[in-house]
Amino acid sequence: MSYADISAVVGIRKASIHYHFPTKDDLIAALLDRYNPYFLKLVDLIVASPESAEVKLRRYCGLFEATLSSGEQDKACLCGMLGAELATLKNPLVDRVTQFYQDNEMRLVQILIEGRESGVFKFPGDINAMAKLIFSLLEGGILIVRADGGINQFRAIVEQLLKLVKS
Amino acid sequence: MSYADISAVVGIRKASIHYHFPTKDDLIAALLDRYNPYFLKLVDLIVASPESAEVKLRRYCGLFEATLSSGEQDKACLCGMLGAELATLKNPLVDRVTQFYQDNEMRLVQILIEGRESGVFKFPGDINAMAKLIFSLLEGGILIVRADGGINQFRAIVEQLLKLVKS
DNA sequence: GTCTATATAGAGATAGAC
DNA sequence: GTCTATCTCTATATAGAC
Repeated sequence: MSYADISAVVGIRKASIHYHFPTKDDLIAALLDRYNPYFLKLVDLIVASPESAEVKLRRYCGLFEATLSSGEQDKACLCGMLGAELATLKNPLVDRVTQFYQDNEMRLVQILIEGRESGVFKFPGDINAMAKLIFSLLEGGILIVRADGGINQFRAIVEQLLKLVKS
Repeated sequence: MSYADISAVVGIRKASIHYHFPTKDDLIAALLDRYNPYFLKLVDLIVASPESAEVKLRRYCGLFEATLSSGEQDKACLCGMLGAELATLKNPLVDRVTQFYQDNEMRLVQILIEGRESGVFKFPGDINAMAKLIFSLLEGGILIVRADGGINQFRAIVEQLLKLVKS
């Protein structure tokens, strides 16, 4: 994602972009500050909905599937891709990525607790570990299936996850 | 990983590297052609070992954990990181990454079949989906935990996976 | 095989006019 | 706010001497 790429899309010259976002890190930070709360708000709507925990988990996974299938070619989660280059990111960005992971896992924990209490989820083990497992799975899956299988494989993984959670 | 980085490590000048690997893609391809068979050979040793399927799966996950904790700072799977930039890779490299994913999933399928037949694995659902789920989980986890939790969290995820597989 | 020197292209960023 | 022009830096890659 270079200034040239952005310029071509937004219709102003490269240099003009620096008026709005002085540095590249400013730009990416602004991107995360808009996207992450937007995504988390969608998650909150799911968590707060009157659906069963199973439906909530399915819809949560659906958010990743929607990301994957939006646009002409397969896309992935921005924070997932940034995660791959964490080692080269500077701190204000690392913090945002880390926070996004934690915010997602927190909400997954809520869904899992609810599912266990209502009896629809019967998985063994620790809820926090399970939340991290699910989030890793979704972030990894969204990257992996772009190479092999695409959205159908992603759906298959999600279905398999639900079987595991329910048994 | 620039030619300058490599030059600093191997002790010859940037230009000299081009004698061995004309282009960057040649270099990365050579890297994958050496690393991927090496990794898969380790996996084959595990698959062929006389251990139980549970131990095999645990040791397979251990290969990823070893990658994570080798070196001074957290590392990830080369193909996992290349997966994040699949869209910008050229075909000879995309093919190698895809093949690596498939080769891993094939071997996971073997372990899962064995575990089910011997009765140590009791997970529901499709074996192929389960293999893809596990591989996505490991590739995702190795990236995610670098931001939050590190190797301890990775271990927690693996333990949780084993509980799911056995129940 | 490795070197110095250089070519070429692209990146992020700045200056100053309008 | 956006423009043109330019700067600096880094990256991959090439030429030719040794």
